[in-house]
Amino acid sequence: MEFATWNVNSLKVRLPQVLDWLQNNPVDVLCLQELKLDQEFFPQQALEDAGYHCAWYGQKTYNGVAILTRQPLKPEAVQSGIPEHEDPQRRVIAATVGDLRVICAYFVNGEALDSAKYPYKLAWLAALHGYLQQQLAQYDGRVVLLGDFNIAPDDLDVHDPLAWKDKVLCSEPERAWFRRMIDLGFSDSFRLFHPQAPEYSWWDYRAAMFRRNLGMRIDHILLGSGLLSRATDCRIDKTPRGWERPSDHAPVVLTLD
DNA sequence: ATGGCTGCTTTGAGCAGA
Repeated sequence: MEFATWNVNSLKVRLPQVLDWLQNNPVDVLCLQELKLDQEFFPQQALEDAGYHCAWYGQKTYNGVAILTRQPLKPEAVQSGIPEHEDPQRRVIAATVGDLRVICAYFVNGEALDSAKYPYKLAWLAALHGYLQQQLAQYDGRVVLLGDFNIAPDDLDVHDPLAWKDKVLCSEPERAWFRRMIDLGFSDSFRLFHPQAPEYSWWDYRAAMFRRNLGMRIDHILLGSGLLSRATDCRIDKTPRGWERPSDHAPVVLTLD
């Protein structure tokens, strides 16, 4: 069974690429972030026709997340947003797929440590942490958290750790929240299979950063302890980042037995 | 190099991303 996450930076623009990628990578579950479209404009028919059932939580202009499941799998018991956490920004959707719980999240960017968006990010991380704790208990550790975390957990995940030291995405409080998620029993899937690989999942559009492979690993798949023994592979697919008019993020793919 | 691109927005300069 394969699970993937991909920040598409506008599903309207990237729909042809998503369909193309799914043709060659018929994963069982695909989590999308930054749909940038209102709930009513989600391209449900095109994705159904491509063989996927969908649950989505859309928003005009910014944010928006979706869970796609390969038919006949269906997203069930869908929860949009973090329960009891009021937030005008639509960043989280969760669904039960088979016997496991899938949580798709577009983490807050935060902009900079002195921005008002940074404390919002830390408060959001605290709320998500509480939700994860509850979901792990409810689903007996059979939880997968996939998404754009906007956190580079380690200097190994950053092309220029000195330049990024104590900057947003790399700051100690953000990394501490990532560790607290790991402390709940989650594993960083990519690092299970590539403990030392300096690979990235995002490259700035500017200054030919992708061509020079100057990026960061900020898109992750965290595997609940109840699923750890089933994991067999995790990889970052750089291919779509090299296409015409790409998203600035690459898909990350996890394989479970 | 505090910009560089890209997508979006009551269309066009400004915001946001990371």
